[in-house]
Amino acid sequence: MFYLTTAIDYTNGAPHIGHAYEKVWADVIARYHRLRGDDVFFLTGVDQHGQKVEQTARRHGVDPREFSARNTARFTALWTKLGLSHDGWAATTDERHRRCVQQILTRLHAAGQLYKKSYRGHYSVRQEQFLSDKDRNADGEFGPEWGEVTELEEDNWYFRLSDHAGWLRDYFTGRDDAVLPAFRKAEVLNAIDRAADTDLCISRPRERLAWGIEIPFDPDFVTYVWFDALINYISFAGYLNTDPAAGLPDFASLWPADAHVIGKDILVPAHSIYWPAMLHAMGFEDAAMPRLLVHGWWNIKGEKMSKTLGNIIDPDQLADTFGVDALRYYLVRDISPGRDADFDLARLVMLHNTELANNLGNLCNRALNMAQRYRQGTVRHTGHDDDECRTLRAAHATALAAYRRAMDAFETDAALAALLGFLDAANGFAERTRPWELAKDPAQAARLDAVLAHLLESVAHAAVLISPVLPTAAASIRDQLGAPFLANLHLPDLRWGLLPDGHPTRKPQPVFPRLELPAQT
RNA sequence: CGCGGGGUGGAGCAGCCAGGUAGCUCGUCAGGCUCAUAACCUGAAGGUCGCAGGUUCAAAUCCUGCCCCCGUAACCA
Repeated sequence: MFYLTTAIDYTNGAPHIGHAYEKVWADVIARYHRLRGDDVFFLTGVDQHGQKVEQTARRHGVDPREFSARNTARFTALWTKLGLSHDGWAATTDERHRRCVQQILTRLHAAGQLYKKSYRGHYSVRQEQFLSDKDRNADGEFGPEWGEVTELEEDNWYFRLSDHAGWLRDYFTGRDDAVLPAFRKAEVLNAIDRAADTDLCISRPRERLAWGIEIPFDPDFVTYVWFDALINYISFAGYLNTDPAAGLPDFASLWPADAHVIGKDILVPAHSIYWPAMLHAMGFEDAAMPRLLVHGWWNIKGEKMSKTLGNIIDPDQLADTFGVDALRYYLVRDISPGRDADFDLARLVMLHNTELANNLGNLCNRALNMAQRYRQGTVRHTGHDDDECRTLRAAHATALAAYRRAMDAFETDAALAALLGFLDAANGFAERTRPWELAKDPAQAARLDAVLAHLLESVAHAAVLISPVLPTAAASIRDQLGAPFLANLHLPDLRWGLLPDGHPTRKPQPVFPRLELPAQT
């Protein structure tokens, strides 16, 4: 079973382009693995608890439950619009999740992994948080943004993170693919050394934070973020679940996750220190540790996207303006896995027009049009073969292998480049074989049939290979090819000859109408 | 000397981990074609791969030093 998760998004605001990128990328990976023929469980969701949601809700004069439900709806609406194909939905207010979290806390408490201690420090009443030295301004004072700052002493529950530091180092040193891409691992190893002597605070007193899951053995406290949000990866995979009616998957067949898709900002310390240490404390073996698949950020003109700069990109609006296909394609095409990239509308439009409209769309259009014009849309296998045809088939075999290799390595951009290379070969094939000339000479009838069959066959393969990225466009191409059965194929079925002799194709209609960049946005 | 990432033809990027004729897309220039969404195909110009050393038969790729840019510094989820 291929188990894929994303970070769960915090519901104190609206989704931005970074949220959309992570989910679309994960969706492409999930769809690719289904295409491979794997059993896939794709989990995504929302993190609804916590102080920020509680505070923001209060500011808006609504209940936190109501507030986070409202924001959750913005995420689910966007995911529906973008065509996400998740199998599970992780919402931290879910009762099944609460049960799992509390069982885990109870077990760890019994195992001596949790302890209570008191902490004394500077506390901002306005922000409802403790401050540390790095919150001090240049003068060494706490600035006015913190409001009144008092000395406060407070009890809390702690997780014995330091017990697991040695194991963490061994685990990450010993496993090559614990973090992908590989260049992200250096930071993790350095971070482990610094986390070694610090235990992790996992609670808040109820009077300070009520919007969370109650610590089962100490009801005056609520657990927050770490033993809440991170647990979603196993709670919604059925961990410790004994109720067959709960609607959760079978944990044993799912775990470990083949990939936790996360942003680089939450790699250290949350996902590479806290989370593996938590799993280790729960008794998970090294072989049962999830793999981390880390992505970079979309920057705006070289700058980080932020509310302060006012350069937030709204994916919902982009999808409406340019279409879901153009947006999905751009998000996984114009960024190198793990790296940052610059979000540029001109490039979104350019890539859609050149690679989708001119290359794929036009190949589809010209092939179907010639089939219609010269053969009433019928595919004919005459037995004719020649070097041009053999070369095209060889290009297909090469591209398919490169596509698989790249997709298996989560290199979506490279997989698309391989597909594009094949489309170039097919367009070049049409140019050299010149079916429009062959059609004028009855003696070339067999060759024309072969050329048209090869072009249509190329389009059929492209429709399958593009489907993880552009599910709706792929459906449209299948429809025009009159070949809905392509939707049921798996990669091993992708041999040359998908369209049988006598197969009827339909009239073409542009799948990717050209886009124009709005004059001023 | 906190940590991490980056600096490759006009623009945006890949290649670097596992050294071996510098690759892709766009743009520019010149041709060709006409089935097709003014799409498609061919060819050309354009790079001392941030700088300086070193290792090697061979370095964008490994090592050392330096310069510049970005992010982050961890109970702030």
